[in-house]
Amino acid sequence: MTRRSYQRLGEDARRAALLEATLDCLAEEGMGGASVRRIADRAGVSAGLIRHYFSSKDEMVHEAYAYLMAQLTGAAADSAQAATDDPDHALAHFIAANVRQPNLSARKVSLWATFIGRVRSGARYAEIHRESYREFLDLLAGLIHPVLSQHGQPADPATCHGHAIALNGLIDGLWLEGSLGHGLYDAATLPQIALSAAEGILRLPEKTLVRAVAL
Amino acid sequence: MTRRSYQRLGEDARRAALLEATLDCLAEEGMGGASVRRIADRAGVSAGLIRHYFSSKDEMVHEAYAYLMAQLTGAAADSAQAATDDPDHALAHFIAANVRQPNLSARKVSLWATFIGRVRSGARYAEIHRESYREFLDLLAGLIHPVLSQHGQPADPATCHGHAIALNGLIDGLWLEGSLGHGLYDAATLPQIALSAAEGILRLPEKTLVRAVAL
DNA sequence: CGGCAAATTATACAGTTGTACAATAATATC
DNA sequence: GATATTATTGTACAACTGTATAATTTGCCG
Repeated sequence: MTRRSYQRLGEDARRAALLEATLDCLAEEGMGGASVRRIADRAGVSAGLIRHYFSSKDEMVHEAYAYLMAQLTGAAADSAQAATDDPDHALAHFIAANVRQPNLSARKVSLWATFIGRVRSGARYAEIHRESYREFLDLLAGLIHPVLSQHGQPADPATCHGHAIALNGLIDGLWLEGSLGHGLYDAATLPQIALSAAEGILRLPEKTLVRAVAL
Repeated sequence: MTRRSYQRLGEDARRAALLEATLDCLAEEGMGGASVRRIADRAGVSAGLIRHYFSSKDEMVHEAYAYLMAQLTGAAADSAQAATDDPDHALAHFIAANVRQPNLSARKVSLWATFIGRVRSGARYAEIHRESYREFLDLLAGLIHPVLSQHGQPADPATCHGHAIALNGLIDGLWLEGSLGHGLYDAATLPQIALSAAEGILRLPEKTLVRAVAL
């Protein structure tokens, strides 16, 4: 019997394709439905190949989690770094990027939630979560500090840390709401809501952050 | 061969026990590991019984989702209703209840996330989500309105709605952070962070909400 | 063009999955 | 205390699970 023809891919390309396929399946079918065979189908590849690139299905899913989180924080960090001229600009763009495309995405929030659901009892999931969370929080605190200083507010580490937690909470929550797309409000106003709320949390003068993002 | 002895339970009690067992398994093993047999084991019952109470495993899981969300919003609503004397008190207690035990719980946030991950592609999950979200938002907006009026702030429906979204985002995010227990800050300060941030979002005088919750 | 390393396929396997159904034990009713 | 009702058990089954491994095809180097 003859086998189906195939194309050899470089290791990096094939691994990335498998991770993408894993995320696709997880987003659509959840942990319960994302089997090796379905993932392989999605990647246009036979099921056996997975074990050639990953030592187990679990390992592949774990790597897909890290892969997703790197995408998410990376996109927001890039937005902030593109506006180094003014601390207000940088912080505002960072916040806005989290509640805008491409981060604002039903697919991404589904994936994120699916993984978060495993953090409590899956040690590897917990590690990945902890690291990506830490990175995000540090990034945020680093952006907050110069903003507070610039506006003559107390900017000691403890204050910055507390504000970072509050802002992170706000960002996560609004990102969730917007991504799930309840259709209860216009998605275009989400960055404004986020920035306005952030001004309140940080006790900044009205419109400080809202004005900082040119649309 | 002799069978193992058992005790008959009233329909309501057994259904509740099965739903609790379902949530237990989902919290520990996620959608991928919560099989009918494991759920039945957890409930101290044989696997076949499940189909006597639910037309399918999926239906049971869906009901478990609705069951969980009713618990969550119910607890917060009770806290608000216990303080009808003053609008500030009611709102503050509602907010605080969401970032305190029993709502602040690793188990509950794991379950919530696991379900949220299925909202996008599971129609029934989406329905349950939409309803519980709507209920929560309405509750929140109803609490915000008298607070704004009392402090002489604009309290038109659109403003209340926008603030409710922002507050809900803040609450969800902080609830998530606190429940996941990163250990990066003291859980006891979480209500203070939440209330302080809420004051900022609503532009209320400093300490208005913080003082409203007696500890 | 021939041969070689390895990327890829296909099959096999034991364990698990959700569901169906007949057998049985527990309770309520009389 | 006998009887009827039904909640509960145990088993059977086909489909699916992750993994192991042998068989093949591919692209590269000479």
